[in-house]
Amino acid sequence: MQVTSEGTPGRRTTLADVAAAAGVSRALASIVMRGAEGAGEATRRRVLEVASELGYRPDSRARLLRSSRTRLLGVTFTLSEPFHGEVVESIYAAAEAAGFDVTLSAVGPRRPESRALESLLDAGIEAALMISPSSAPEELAAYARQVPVVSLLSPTSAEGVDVVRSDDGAGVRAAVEHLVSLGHRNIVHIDGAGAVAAEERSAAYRLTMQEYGLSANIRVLHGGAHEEDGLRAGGELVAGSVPDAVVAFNDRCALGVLEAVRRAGLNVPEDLSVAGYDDSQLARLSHVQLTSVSQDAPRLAEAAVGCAAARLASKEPAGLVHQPQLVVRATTGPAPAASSVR
Amino acid sequence: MQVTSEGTPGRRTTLADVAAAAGVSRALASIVMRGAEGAGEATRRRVLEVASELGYRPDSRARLLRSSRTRLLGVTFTLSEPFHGEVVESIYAAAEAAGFDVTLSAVGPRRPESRALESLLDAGIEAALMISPSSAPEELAAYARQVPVVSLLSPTSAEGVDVVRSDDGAGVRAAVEHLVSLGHRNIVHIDGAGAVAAEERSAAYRLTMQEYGLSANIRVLHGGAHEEDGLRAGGELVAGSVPDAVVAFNDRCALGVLEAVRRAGLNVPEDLSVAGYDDSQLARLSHVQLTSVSQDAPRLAEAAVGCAAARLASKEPAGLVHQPQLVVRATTGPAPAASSVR
DNA sequence: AATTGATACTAGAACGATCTAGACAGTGCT
DNA sequence: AGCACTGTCTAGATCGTTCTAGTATCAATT
Repeated sequence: MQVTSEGTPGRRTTLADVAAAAGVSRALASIVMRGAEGAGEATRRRVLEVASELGYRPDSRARLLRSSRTRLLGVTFTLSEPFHGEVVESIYAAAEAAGFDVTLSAVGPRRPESRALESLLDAGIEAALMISPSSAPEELAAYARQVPVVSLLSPTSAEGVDVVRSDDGAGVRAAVEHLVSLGHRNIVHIDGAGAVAAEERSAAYRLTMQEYGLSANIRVLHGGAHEEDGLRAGGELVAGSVPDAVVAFNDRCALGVLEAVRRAGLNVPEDLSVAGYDDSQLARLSHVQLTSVSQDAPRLAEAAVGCAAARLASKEPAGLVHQPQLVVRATTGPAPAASSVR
Repeated sequence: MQVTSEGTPGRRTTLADVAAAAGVSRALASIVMRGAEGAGEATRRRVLEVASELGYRPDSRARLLRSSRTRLLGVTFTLSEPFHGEVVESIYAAAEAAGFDVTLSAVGPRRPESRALESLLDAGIEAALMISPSSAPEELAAYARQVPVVSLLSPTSAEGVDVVRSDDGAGVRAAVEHLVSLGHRNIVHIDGAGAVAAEERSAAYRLTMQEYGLSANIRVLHGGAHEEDGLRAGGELVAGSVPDAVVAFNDRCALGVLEAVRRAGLNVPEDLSVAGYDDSQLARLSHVQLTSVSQDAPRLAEAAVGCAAARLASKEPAGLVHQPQLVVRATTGPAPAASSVR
């Protein structure tokens, strides 16, 4: 199997090697490699051939060091959030299309967001995309003074920070309307308990209920962003008077609710409908089939990258709020007859 | 809106600035900043003070470019695998303790492992930690010729690649023994269906069953690494003669099995015990409480980092196979009386 | 007093790329 | 012939560090 020569073991082939082998100057080789104009067709081909022959790979460190435009985007995300993963994946695609490189930095219980961002700054990023940032607005604003910062998914009051997200109000509204159209009246909301965007979702729930003349049925339970929270809230729910339907803060919370409901011996959606938020992979699992509000990760990622690009070009970014879409699956169904009659 | 002073807007403070302000040479400032010896106590303090005053942050690109020892570890992982996330988190901690920086590169449906690794190489990593690598052995071997490569979690036949993992055989054995000790006899294994490490786990299942004189009860179902696979296999299971217990390939698969079992109206662990593998966060969720084999992510991460460090120091790495531990939770219990009698 | 040997410090060359300014040849125009 | 212009190409500076080789300074040893 023998892996060709590959030159001296330790040394990596540099642009100078390529230039020498092709009989041109380093500068010209550089022009060819980065596809700039100012090189003859014949030499261009020759240099490229020599480069691939020598297995040349540009050293991004050196490149970044010299050129002020690093074309490098930094992304912070939370490891334990499945939906963040989906967004990251989409960011890779969107960034590549826009000619950016991407470097990741994870946030976790042992690794605060501040450290994650600092390591990105050290790496020389041109702009930062922060997925559901948890830092205080002043901190975010401080970062934004160094590089353009885009907050993905969650709104923030931080000055100088762009926000790309979906219209959470519209998403919750769609979920409630869907349930109402199925004949549900007693629709409970399990909130995000202080999580980012939780307030907006609760407010939209209340407002939509009002609009449909269901003010009397408004009921908000203290929930949270994780399965545990949903389980707890769901437990409270089934212990009291069981409603027709539940709109949970997010998918993970909804899963907890589902579990609590099943434990109580109720069937979904026959006895109770449940809707989540995020349309994460969790929701799509064949044994879950959770009705959920889709945030359209690819579109959001594209918008975020576009926003960063616009800032770097000193333009005003546009199209930062997207309309989410309700994806109806198996956890919502017609209201039980008894209930719609009341 | 006014963007505070912070010196010249675009320019970032450099080591030369610090040196000038402190009245020393760049070289000396460099010595102080990286804590090398060869600087007087008084000057050291002065330089450090000036540095923090100017808000100096070393430019890692320039640093990496110059010094051959970049102290940078690259990690490839799969976004959609929760357990990978846990390992990544632990790697951050272990790397920091060992004086390494970490840069991540994600693998996903749209982003092959080869690209993930190449981007790491471009970033100038000194060694690569690949979590459950999916590349062909020849490819891995080719990477290993450029930098030390450690395969985490899954074994590989690739030449020159170190493997850090837990003893999967011992893990499965522990699970089976646990079930046997609870009185179970009809223990079914749902395998990984070609996933890495699947063979080893199946083999250990067969062997352990034999050792306990249960050869006649050996039964292996075609499974997989995801919830869907477990659901399908679980469906087959409950359609035929229901066993006492199930050892699933991993936690996600086990979750699918649980779902299938519940749909069939059976109770866990009263009617059927289920054990998973990975002890992922999924297993620990309060509504799941899955008995599972723990791979001890922190220890594995530490070993992997240690292994890479050893290779970089041209030493032989040690302690690469760890003993997993069974974590007993709520999904396994005593065998139903009827069954133990047969 | 001369040699050694630390210790504290510095000038200048790397690292591998990009960028600036300009050289050189060939063409077209007056 | 002289000039401006265009398209290729090159020498050398430059990015912000680290590293090498060496220079002072001063105390301790011979």
